[in-house]
Amino acid sequence: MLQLNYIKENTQEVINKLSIKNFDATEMITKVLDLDNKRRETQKLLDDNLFESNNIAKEIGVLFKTGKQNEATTLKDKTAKLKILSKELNDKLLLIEKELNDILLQIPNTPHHSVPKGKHAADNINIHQEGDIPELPIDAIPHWDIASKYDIIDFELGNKITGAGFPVYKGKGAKLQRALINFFLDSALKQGYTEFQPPLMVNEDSGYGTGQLPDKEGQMYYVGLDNYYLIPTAEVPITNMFRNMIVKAEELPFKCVAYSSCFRREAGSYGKDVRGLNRLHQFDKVEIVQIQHPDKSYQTLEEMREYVAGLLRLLELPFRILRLCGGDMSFASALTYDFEVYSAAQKKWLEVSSVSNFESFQSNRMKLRFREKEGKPQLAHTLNGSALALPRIVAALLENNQTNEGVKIPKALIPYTGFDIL
RNA sequence: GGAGAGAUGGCAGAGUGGUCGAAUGCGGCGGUCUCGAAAACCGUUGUUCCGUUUACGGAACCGGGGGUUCGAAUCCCCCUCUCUCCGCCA
Repeated sequence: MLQLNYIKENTQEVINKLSIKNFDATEMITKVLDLDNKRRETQKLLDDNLFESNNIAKEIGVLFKTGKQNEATTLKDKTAKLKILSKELNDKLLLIEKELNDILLQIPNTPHHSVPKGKHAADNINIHQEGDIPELPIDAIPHWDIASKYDIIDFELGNKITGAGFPVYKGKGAKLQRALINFFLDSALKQGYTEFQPPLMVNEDSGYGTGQLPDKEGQMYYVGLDNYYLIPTAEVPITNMFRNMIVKAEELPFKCVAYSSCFRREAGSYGKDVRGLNRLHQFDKVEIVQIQHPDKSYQTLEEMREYVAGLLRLLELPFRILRLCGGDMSFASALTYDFEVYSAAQKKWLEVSSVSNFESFQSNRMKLRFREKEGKPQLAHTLNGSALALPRIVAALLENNQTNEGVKIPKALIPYTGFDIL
């Protein structure tokens, strides 16, 4: 969430910036400022009240020790009133703080100045494109047909044992998955990332920490019996490892990579968007996360972007990079690059990665701070990116590389698959 | 799942109703000594909020929440988590 002081000192700027995200914050921010005034007022009254009570309590202590019981009793009566007042003020303060916090949690992150205006995906700006769009023969088939032709992914079987959106990978299909995971992890390790295997379920605090809660509650699978959420991305457990920490400035950046399965309810999705591997309830992803100094986070974002581009080059997939417009950006992000690969049989661009800088939005929720040699702790910046999400990569590989002899595996992947065609 | 023990500052670890935000040790930072370093010695060392604003004053925080009391780290209740033993089990 946004820092209260930032909102106070840059009220109009915040409102203007949020309008880029098509979010009219005027009312909320007026309310925030009003509540903050009430909060400070109430806090002052309460503190003064407690000060008086504390002093009297100390006096009583002394009186008891010196045996002046009567005087002590007189003072006791005096505190009764103060006590009631303190209780009232405290209740009021808690109420104000809760209301204030509830509103702050609902205000999205302000976008970076380079974020273009726009309402939806069509308004995103294509800032880079590379790789040749494959010319497929007329009888080229989409990946779901390739999958059954070679018997490498079984959607029906997934329907049977779980439901739609839970495919079963078989034989070389399963091996290809494993190859991609290892390829992605090894590549990240070479770039200095540390590998983690996080839990696939997180508690409520973690959900709030990275901003999935309360904003996207309905998008996560919820395990009610234990009050856990299945992770929609490894970003959640990985970033939350740093929740409530004050680290040394010289320890930054933390570079983490994790492979995990991801679970998304995808409520509201339908039609051809969910065909085949295009949109699943469970999928695999390798995620990179960095915790960085505010002064360096945008440089880091560019590095992460270049890193992801490098992966796609090695996979020999045509891709483009989009600068997301305000309307298409996530709640928590300040700047996001989406990567899309071209899936030639569907003739569609498929999103395979999203690389974002959250600035201090997540760290403010998580109380993730760092300390310079001198001075107070300050909020760190958090960044993350998919590197990469598997299903759509698989879809594009299958479609783009289909030949009469089978599907060709890109060179970089062969050491991992152990076969060059499937 | 059953039984028991516990949760204190960066870490270790005291504290069982009254100047306790908290002894002590380690670590960290500053200094003395030294050509320099080590050792030794001295000092210092948490976070958040409020008010005045380099100074300073006040409040809160000893897993979380509630209660008792003039006063709670300390007593009571609830929750969460951790550990040990038994059971079950990849």
